[in-house]
Amino acid sequence: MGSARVTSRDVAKAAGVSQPTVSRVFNSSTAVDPEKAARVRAVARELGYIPNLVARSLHSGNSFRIGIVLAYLKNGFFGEALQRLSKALNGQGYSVTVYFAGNRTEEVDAIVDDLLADQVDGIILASISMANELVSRVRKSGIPCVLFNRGQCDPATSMVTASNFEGGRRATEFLIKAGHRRIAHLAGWREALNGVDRKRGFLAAMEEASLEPVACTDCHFRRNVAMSETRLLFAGATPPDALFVANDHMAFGVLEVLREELGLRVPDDVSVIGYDDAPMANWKTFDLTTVRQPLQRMIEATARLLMNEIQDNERPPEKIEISGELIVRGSARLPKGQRRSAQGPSADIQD
Amino acid sequence: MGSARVTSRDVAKAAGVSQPTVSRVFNSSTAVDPEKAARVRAVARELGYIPNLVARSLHSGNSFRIGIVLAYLKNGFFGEALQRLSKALNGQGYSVTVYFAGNRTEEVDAIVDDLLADQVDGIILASISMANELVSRVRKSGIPCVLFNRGQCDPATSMVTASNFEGGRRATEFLIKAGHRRIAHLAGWREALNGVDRKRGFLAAMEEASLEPVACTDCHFRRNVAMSETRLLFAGATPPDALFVANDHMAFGVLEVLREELGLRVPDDVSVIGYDDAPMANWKTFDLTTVRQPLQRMIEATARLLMNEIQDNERPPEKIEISGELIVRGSARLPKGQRRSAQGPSADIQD
DNA sequence: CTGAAAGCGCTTACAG
DNA sequence: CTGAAAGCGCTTACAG
Repeated sequence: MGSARVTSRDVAKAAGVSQPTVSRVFNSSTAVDPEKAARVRAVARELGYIPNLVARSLHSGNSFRIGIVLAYLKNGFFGEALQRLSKALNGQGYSVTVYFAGNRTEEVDAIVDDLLADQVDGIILASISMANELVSRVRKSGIPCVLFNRGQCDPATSMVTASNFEGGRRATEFLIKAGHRRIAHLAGWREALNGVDRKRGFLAAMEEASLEPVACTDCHFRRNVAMSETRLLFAGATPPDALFVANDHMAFGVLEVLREELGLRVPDDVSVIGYDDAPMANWKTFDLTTVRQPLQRMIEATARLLMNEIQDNERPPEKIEISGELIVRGSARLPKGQRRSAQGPSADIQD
Repeated sequence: MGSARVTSRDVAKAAGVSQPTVSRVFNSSTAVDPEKAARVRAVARELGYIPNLVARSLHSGNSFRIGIVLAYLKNGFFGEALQRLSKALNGQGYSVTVYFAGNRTEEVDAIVDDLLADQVDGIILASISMANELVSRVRKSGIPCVLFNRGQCDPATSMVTASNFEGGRRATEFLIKAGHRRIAHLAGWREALNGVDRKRGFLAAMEEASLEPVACTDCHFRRNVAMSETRLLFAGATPPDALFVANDHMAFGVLEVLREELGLRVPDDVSVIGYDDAPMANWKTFDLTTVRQPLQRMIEATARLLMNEIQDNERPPEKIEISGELIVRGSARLPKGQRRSAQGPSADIQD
């Protein structure tokens, strides 16, 4: 119950050795007489001794804690990312503390203070709104940091993203090859490199094919905005016959408007392509053609980069782009000869 | 860059006071000469001093850290819960460390060790599979603990749940009042009190109305299982005309099978009611009648209970049930005279 | 109101 | 291989 935690001193006394010897047994820093070591371990187990990481931190200056800063977890993609990041980092001996950043300046300040006070050894910034200010404040702190799934112009910070430009281009080329000529893009947000790059890929593919976009509008990655925009597009004189949507979350809303409100058939009347391959994308209800974000590889790269920076604080920042395939499902018309991707669950994200 | 962190000693030197005085300024434990305090604050700001929480922890025995143990975050409900719990606890001066528990025994052991090593001041167990063993190990540790959204027979642990029995009963009564007689329940899991209580509510309502359930099968809260079960039910000789499904996540899959595979109309041919009021429940695509889990109130109760236990370790455990209303949408037939709930987003969970 | 002192539980040179 | 000693950065009685 409320009994005080067992310390290395307690174990030492019970095992008849000195306290530093107990410490050594749990550190493998220096060799310890095997027999004594065994005795210490036995006593420790019996007493329920677990080394106090707080004390260890104070001495070493390493807290073995990583801070992950998130904007929100409504989007299942980030939840899944958090879980996997957490597992990857736990595997390296780190625990993960979460911080939720709104987009107000005071909040950003408070979070940086918290990260510093908590003595985290490293920081992962995952898709936050006010990344720019937060990133620069974090950089000033000197704590190793990696941007996950969130580009940034600042060349002094490491980051891991999908190949958003390539993905945007490939999705658009697919629509063009299928014979679409009246293509619109419902884009992300000009402050988020993710969305910007997808849009650039879209525009590049259109230009190569000498096509003029029917529209190309920022929807802030918000479902409701994308839905309104869809209504507007189809109320106009020259509605599109294909939509490339900057993420799946918005694409689900777009499909809803097309089918339920406008009575259009997908893909007969309109083709739709999303981005992410979110868990729901392969639900029959949506059956969404989309560009997969290779989450697991992004996670691994992020953890690796961060560990590298923690080990060598002078390490130059690195940018890693991970390309993801186009997953062909039923929401977009197929180019001649093209077949749908192999069936099965969205392998990377869902089980 | 790699420069050592500023300590209270540095501030003391620069401000011409003793180190304990600096400490006092940041603790308000003892009064400090206002003029000196101001000088200390100024110097601290200038040097970028932030008190080292690790050192404070070591002394006080409080880490000001809460551990939240989760099973997975694919389900947006838990992501949202995590974010809100985190905010609530941050507001009380605690940071939140996350631990993901699989259901293997070694994992459970490892997590308890991590929680102890990290010196968390309190633990929230949120919907884990192996709750039983984890709970008992956590209890033995003596660290204050609250079960969130996860019942447990163990009467020695505090917990916060929705009124699952009431909710299950109310949903079922609604179906009966609408004239349904051939009602089936796709249940959760007999190891999870949440699901068990919803099922008990279902059975109670059926018995009161002297109705025999068409079926009442555990689906483990898994979408795929619920979908298979639905196919089986409707392949049988006497298919149901109404389904009460133990959570929304499964209900979405059930709707998909009914409409896309079986070509049935909802609610004309079959009524469906879910549980949770997940963010997607109010999407036109689903338009799901469901029992709302009052997330925000559950969060607040959880944080409050945990804070109470931390302040008074001898406090007897408390069980809090929070009732949630039935949100009437389009997926279930209406009883005569009944109207749909006011429109608008699922206010509690989504923005 | 304030400084010198002790201590939180570890780790790590330092002698032996 | 191992014990006595110092120290990580704080907080908190203890004198003054």
